[in-house]
Amino acid sequence: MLLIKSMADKENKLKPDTSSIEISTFSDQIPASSYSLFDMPTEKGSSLSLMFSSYPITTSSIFDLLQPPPPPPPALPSQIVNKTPSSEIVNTPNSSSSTEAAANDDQLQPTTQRVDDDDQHKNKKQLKPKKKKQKREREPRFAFMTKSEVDHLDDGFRWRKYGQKAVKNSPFPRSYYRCTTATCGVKKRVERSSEDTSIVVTTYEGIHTHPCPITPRSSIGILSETTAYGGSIGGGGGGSSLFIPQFHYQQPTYFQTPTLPINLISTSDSSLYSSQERRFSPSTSSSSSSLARDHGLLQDMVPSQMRRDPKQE
DNA sequence: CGCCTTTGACCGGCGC
DNA sequence: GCGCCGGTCAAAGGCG
Repeated sequence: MLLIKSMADKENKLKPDTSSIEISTFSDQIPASSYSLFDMPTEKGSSLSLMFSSYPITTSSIFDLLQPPPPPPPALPSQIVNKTPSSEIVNTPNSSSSTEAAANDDQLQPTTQRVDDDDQHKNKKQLKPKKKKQKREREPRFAFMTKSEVDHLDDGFRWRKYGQKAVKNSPFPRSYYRCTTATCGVKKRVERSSEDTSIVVTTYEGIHTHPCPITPRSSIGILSETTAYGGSIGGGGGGSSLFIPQFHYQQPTYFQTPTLPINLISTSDSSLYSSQERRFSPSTSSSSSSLARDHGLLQDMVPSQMRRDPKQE
């Protein structure tokens, strides 16, 4: 909270109007910026019908995506969302690159995927064998648009940067991070919106399979509250940052952090997307009411997710 | 010494 | 088939 606050202050300096951090979700690969959330062009030309609504994602939809890995505490990727007037939640189909959206039939199984990943890594170390023929499965992804001067938002997890690439159509590079926990294959990409430099787009891929590590580097204050599983989303990292969108943090009742406006974004495959689309209604979005609502939805979501068998669906 | 960042190279997917 | 682009690897170096 403290951190957040400081961030908000920064924001205020930059933009007097916005007193809060804005976070919105959308599918990765979308140039985070100011597109109308409803019809955002993708880099590939097709258009993503983004969902914009005051509600966060519905239970079934988002959690289905998120299927927590087997046993461990589901680090729900994001849960989140406290919405404020400025926040928005968007849901979009999976990114273009993964047309097949791997996920559908078998939703991304993080565990499996991680294994694959490991194999790949091992192989690569040895000979750099080619990747598997089959397309790599994509883990569920969640993107957040956060208004912040800080690129890396500390979300309590430890991340190691493994790459940085210049992004087409953007003067800002995209950074790639991987959760440092051995068994956790969660990755995240962080990039700054070219259209609105105050916006940082953080895309999480995968679900943490471990509790949120409380490390010295991570922002302390917050962590204490967040505890258990990390809702991985949030940003930040690299270890150096300071702010924490706490949204994620898990707390038993997922949303105890009412202060931040957050938006949850989830990328999903088209099928899921469509279902979500039906459920959301773009119009209603009022901060307080929506907030309350969010809580309700989220709460509902949680249990649902926990109980749900990932594959059912 | 361990962990992290930086950075150039490599690889695969995709569009033309 | 070719080139572009996104994503990842891994060596090298920095820092506490």
